[in-house]
Amino acid sequence: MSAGHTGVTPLPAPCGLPEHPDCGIRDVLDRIGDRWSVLAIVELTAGTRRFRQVQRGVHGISQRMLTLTLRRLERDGLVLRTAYPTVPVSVTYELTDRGRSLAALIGQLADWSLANRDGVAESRRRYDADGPGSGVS
Amino acid sequence: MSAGHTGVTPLPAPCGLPEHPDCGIRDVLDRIGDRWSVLAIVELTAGTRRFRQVQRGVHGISQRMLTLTLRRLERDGLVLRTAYPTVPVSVTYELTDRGRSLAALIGQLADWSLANRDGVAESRRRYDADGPGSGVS
DNA sequence: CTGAATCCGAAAGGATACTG
DNA sequence: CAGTATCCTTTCGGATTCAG
Repeated sequence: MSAGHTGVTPLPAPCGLPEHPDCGIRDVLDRIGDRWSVLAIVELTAGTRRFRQVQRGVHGISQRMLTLTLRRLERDGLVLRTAYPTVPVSVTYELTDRGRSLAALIGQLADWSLANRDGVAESRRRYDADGPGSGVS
Repeated sequence: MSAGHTGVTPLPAPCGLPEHPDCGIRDVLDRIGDRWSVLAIVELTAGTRRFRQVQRGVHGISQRMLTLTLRRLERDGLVLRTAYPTVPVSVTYELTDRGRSLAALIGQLADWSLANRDGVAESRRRYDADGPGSGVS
């Protein structure tokens, strides 16, 4: 290293354009970001499901949030919604090809989560115990 | 399919335990979920940076949010914080091994975002134009 | 420079009730 | 069943101010 006493690497921007918003990661993030989208996608990874099925599968989600979440996913072309004009209405949801490609990545996140959950929990315990004031100083 | 007229697959839970919260995906999500964590990680992927450097790199983030974000990442063992008792205090942040492993996945999300941003934009345009009422019915 | 603390508006999200 | 609409609480997050 040669950037001073702290050894800070002088790299510019991580994406190319310094003035650019942020590569466009925000687009995914806004979809991954909310509490429910990812869970809904995971649920639909299993296959086509009806509204109530998704709700039971995700759980914790309210009717309202499920509706909003599915609407957004549909709008982004990640989920396909199909309504059947049966007597009690029936609607099914399924991932589109685009949705499945994203679901694959989400699956990796889930795997990472499982693989690191213990380590993260341990880190948190230590942090909360020793406190933030245990660094170099 | 053999689950009725709608062709819904009868798979149970996507993760194993139906009563379980959700596999533990929530742990990652809570870290991926907020607007800033991911951006901060991306910024640190470039290397060790000081507080202000990260702030300039992420941009849009307020001092307050950067502090909170970095604190949480540190608590989870994703980021290592080092303080140097120089005259004007100097603090550096860098990804830990765990942080880098997550950063790799985030990089994939960024790639996906770039590859699909046009398609998503197009889907949104069509959805907003035709309206949600263009499904089977 | 790096942060902590306070204030406050905006937005997310839950609960509930009602509809086709 | 599959929503929609309303209310209301919680959280997020920006701006500002103060401190080591």
